[in-house]
Amino acid sequence: MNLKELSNKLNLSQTTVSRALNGYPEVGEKTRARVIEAARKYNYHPSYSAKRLAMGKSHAVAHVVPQSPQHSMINPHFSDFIAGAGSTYAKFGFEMLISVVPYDEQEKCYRELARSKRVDGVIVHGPYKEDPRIGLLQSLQLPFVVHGRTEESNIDYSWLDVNNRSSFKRATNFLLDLGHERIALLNGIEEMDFAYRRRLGYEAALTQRGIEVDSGLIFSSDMIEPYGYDVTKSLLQRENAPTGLVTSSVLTALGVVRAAQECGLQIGKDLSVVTFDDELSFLQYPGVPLFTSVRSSIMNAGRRLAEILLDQIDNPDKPPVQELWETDLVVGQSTGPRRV
Amino acid sequence: MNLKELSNKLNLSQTTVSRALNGYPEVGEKTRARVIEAARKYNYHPSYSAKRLAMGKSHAVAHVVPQSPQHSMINPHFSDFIAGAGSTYAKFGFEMLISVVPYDEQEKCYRELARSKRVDGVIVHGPYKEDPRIGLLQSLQLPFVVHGRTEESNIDYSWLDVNNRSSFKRATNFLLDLGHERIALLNGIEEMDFAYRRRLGYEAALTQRGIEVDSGLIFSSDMIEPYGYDVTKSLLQRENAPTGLVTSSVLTALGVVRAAQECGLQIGKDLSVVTFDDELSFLQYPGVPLFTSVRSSIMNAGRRLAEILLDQIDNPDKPPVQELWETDLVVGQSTGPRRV
DNA sequence: TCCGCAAGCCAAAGCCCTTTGAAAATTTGA
DNA sequence: TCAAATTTTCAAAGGGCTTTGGCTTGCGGA
Repeated sequence: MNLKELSNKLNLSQTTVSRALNGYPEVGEKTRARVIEAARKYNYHPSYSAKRLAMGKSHAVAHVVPQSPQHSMINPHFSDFIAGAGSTYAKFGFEMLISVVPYDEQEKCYRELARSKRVDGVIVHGPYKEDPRIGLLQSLQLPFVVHGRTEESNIDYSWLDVNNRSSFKRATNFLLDLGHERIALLNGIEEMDFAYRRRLGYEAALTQRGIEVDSGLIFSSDMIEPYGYDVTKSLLQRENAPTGLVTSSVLTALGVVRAAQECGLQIGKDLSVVTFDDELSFLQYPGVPLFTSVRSSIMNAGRRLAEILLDQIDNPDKPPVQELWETDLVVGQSTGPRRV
Repeated sequence: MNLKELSNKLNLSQTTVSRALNGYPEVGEKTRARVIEAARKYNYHPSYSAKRLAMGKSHAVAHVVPQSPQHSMINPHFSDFIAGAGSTYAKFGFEMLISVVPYDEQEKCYRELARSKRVDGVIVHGPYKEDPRIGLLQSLQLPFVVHGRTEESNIDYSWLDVNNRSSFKRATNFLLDLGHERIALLNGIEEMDFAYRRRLGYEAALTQRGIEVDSGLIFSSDMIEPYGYDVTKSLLQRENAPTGLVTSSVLTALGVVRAAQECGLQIGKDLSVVTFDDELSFLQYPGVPLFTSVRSSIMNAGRRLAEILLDQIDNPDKPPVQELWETDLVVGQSTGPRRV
C-alpha cells in the first residue's frame, strides 16, 4: 500500500493525504481523521527511501568509530554509551549508523557522510585536546555534538562532558583526607582531553596540600583490567609503595583489586582505591558498592547527547548546547584511613 | 553534481552514464573510461537515497537489540561482536543499523524493518532454545543469519555457533583430569540456547565419570563480574565447597577470582577455574593468560556472520550456511591439581 | 446580491537514480 | 555490397514521497 493507492481509496489527492498524515494545518479535521483511520486500516506506512529522497533528510545519525589494532574504541564504555543514544534514536524514529573505520580514514568517512547526506548528524567520540574533527565537521556543515570536549572548549560547538577535573580533584582529596599521601593515578590515554583534565584535577589536589607531584606515580593507558593489574603489581613491589590509587575506570580498578589481593593486601584497609565509575550497566549490582567512586552514567550521557543532536538537527539555528555534568561521590568499601 | 548534469557535460544519456559507472557490459570501453574520468573530475557520487528508492535495496543491515532493565544485551560481548561485524560492513560499503528496542517490541521492529525495506537483512542475537524470531523472519522474507542457533538447528536457516557443548565438556574434563570432583557451573541464562548446550556439555563430562550432577552447583545469570563474585562467595562458605569452577565468561571469572582472593584462597592452587573466553578485545594482553579457558573470538564471529549475511543478500537462492566453530583450550594460571 | 478571504483540496513538478524497450551506429558474413 | 547480427546509445517510465502554486468551496461583510 503506497500513498497513491491510499489516496485513491479515499478519493483524495496524494497531497491531502500526505499532509493529513504529517499534521499540516491546511487539511480539515474530519478529513484528517478519515485519512488516519484509513492509514491504520490498510496498514499504510510511508516508504523511508522515498521520504528521504523527497526531503533530502536521512533521519539517521552516525557514530564514526576509529579502530586500530592498538586501541579499541569499541569497549564496554562505548557500548553503554551506544545503548543510551540508541534509546533516544528509537524514541524519535531515527536510525543509528555505526561506521567502524581505520584511524586514518576518519576524515574520508566524515566527508563521505556529509556529501552523501546519508546522515543528518554525527556524534564525535573521544576528543583529543585538540581535535581536527571539530573543524572538519564545521566546514562540512554537518551537524554534530561531541562527547567530551577539546581543550579550547570555548569554540562554538555543542558538547556534553563530565567535570573530569573537579571529579578527580575530589577523588584525590578524598584519599588525602583519609591520610594518604602517596597516591597513584591510573589514567586513561593522556592525549585524550578527558584524561588530560583528570590529571589536572589530581595534580591540583596534591599541590593544594603541598604534596609534590611524583610523575613516577602517574600512568596512562587504555582503561582495561590488565592495565590495573600490571601497574598495581609493579607499584606494590616498590620500596615506597603508594597507599592510595585513583583510577579512571572500574575495569582498571578491578585489576587493581586482583593484584592487591594477590599480594595479600586488603582493599580498603591496606590499599585504598577511588575510581571513576561510568556506571557500566553490566557491572551494576545492589548493595554497598565495592568501589568508592566519583560517578556519572555514561548511558545517560549517550541518551542526552543524542537528544541534543536531534534538537540541533531540527533547529540548525539554535545556539550550541554545552553541558558540564558534575559527578556524585559514592563511598564504597575500597577506601579507608591510611595505616600507620 | 547529479547524474543529469554529468550526462549533459558528457553529451550522453543518463542511461549510459549510469551503466558505465555501474560496470554494465552494454557500454563501449572508451565511453566508459571517459565517463569514469569525468565522474572523478567532477567528484560525482550517486545519491544513496535515490539509488535506494530506485533499486529497492538499502545496502544496510540491522541488529535488533532487545533492551530491558533486567538484562542488558548491550554488553562487552555484544560490542566486540559489533566491532567485528562492523569491519565487514565497512569493507563492503554496507551500513550497520542498531535498533535498541524494548523486549516486547521486537516483533514490531522486525516487521517494520521488513516492510519499510530499510535494511536488506538482519543478524539475530542470542537465540533461545526455541526462538520465535526465526519463524517470523522467514515469513517476512527478510534475509537473516543467527549468531548461535536454536535447539532444532536442523531447520533451514543460516547460523554460526561455537560448539558450546563440546567446549564445556572439555573444560569440565580438564578439571576432572586434575582430580577435581566437585565442580560448579556458572552458566549464562539457561533460557538461551548457548547456555543450555553448555550445561549439557558440563553434565555429560560429569556423568561419563560417574559423578552425579548436583544441581546445587549450577547457577544461571547474566555473565557479569558481580555474579561470579556473589556465587563464589556463597559457595566458599559451604561445608563441602567445590574445588573447581567452570564459568561462561571471563567477566564472571574475574568475579570468581576476586571472591576467592578475598577468602584467602589462591586461584590455581586452592581453587581452579576454567572459563569460556570470547577473547574480548579489551581484556587481551600478552603473556601467560590468567585463565585456563576454552576460547573463540566473538569478534571473528561477528566478522564472519556479517560476511555470511551479505552473501545471503546477494545470492538469495544459495542454501543456508551453518558453521560450527570448535574452540581452543588454552592453559593458564587458574587451574591446578586438586589439593588433598 | 456580490465581493473578498479563508479554508480545504488538488495537479503536477521535483528529488535522483535504475531499467526497459527501442533506435541508431557499427561490425560481420556471404 | 547489402542484409543480418551486434554493439552502443537513448528516451521514457518507473520508484514513492513532499511541496509549490493554484484552484474550488463556503461564509461573513458591505
